[in-house]
Amino acid sequence: MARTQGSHSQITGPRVREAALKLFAKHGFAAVSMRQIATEVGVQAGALYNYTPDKQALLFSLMKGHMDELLEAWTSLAQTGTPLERLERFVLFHIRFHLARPEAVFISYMELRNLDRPNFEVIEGLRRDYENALEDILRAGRAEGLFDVADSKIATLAVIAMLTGVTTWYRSGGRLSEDEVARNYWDMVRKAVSA
Amino acid sequence: MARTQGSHSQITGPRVREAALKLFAKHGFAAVSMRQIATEVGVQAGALYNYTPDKQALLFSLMKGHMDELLEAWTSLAQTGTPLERLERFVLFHIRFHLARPEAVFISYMELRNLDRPNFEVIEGLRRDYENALEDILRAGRAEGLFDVADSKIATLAVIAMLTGVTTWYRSGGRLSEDEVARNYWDMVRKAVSA
DNA sequence: GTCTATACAGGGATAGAC
DNA sequence: GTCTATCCCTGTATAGAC
Repeated sequence: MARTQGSHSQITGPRVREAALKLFAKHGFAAVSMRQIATEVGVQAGALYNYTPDKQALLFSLMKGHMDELLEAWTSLAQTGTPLERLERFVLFHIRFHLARPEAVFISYMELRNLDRPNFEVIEGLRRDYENALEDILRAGRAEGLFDVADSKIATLAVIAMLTGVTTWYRSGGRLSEDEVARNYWDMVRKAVSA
Repeated sequence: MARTQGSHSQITGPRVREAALKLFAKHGFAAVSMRQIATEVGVQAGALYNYTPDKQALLFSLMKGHMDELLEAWTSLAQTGTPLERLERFVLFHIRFHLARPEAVFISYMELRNLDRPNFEVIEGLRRDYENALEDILRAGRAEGLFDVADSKIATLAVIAMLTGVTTWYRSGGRLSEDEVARNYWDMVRKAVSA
């Protein structure tokens, strides 16, 4: 039997997610209509519902995918070495990972309030898992006398906020390369937590 | 002549702004309707247009008011002392000011993309003015050999991102007082930029 | 799997009575 | 200054033809 005419599920599905990612990042979840997403994909609005039960699920799927990818990328890295080495690895990883997908990062930080309660709690849990990865490093370094942080939880949040901020201004092709920027941040983080 | 019945412009005007501030911060500009704002104030939707030409102007007014207040509060502080003293003053000021008005802060960082072009440029200009205040301090300290920052612009953005992040997690009545938190951040900033 | 058509709710904003 | 009523548009989501 010939394929049904106009059947593109393997292509259209990912394209719906890409279009939603792009538009949500640019205009915000609440400001983007299903019609806009459909136009971007090149289908009619009704067709989107073959790929997502509703708009909320589409947002959640994007955020969940991003957090899963983040955690998996981090845990796949070797966790060996001194706390200082592990911290350096974290800083460079965080900047590289986040600069590589600015749209997903933006959505994951900005659209939390548009998740319904159960979805929010899932994402919050994953975010906390990631924060704990950094806090473990800081605590280990403090236990060894390498680091001097008055409060490891605050230091964790401060470092992550500082590093994530890079996504709001960095543009490739600018004054500094990604590596130079990452080195620069690493200098500041290292000094901030060192004994 | 008796006053027109139901005339409350001096009261309702501020209440419209307060309601909008609260609702925009909680749900996001795009997700909040004029009807919701009206309900919060206790008037009908049409009555709001006595106080703002449209929804966009209401958002801009809130953000502009916040940025003006921020810059005025900072410039009204004495700018004397060594760069180290001035930096400490900036850090403590920034945290105190931002923790005192979490809703305005949230809106001013999250709703930039919902400003139309001319309004966006005004707010961006004010934001840059504020960043420049910090960068001037860092440059002065570097010139005197007090600070060791590889790039004063990056250090500026890193410090502001780190400090502003406090508004995403701090809740009064928590484990640490506002002053303890501010001292904690100041320790990290001082070490991060010191020679 | 995608289309057209449409249901139904809610959006911003305005007009005119009071 | 606020109200009611309303215009007109756009939103999400679904139904049924192809």
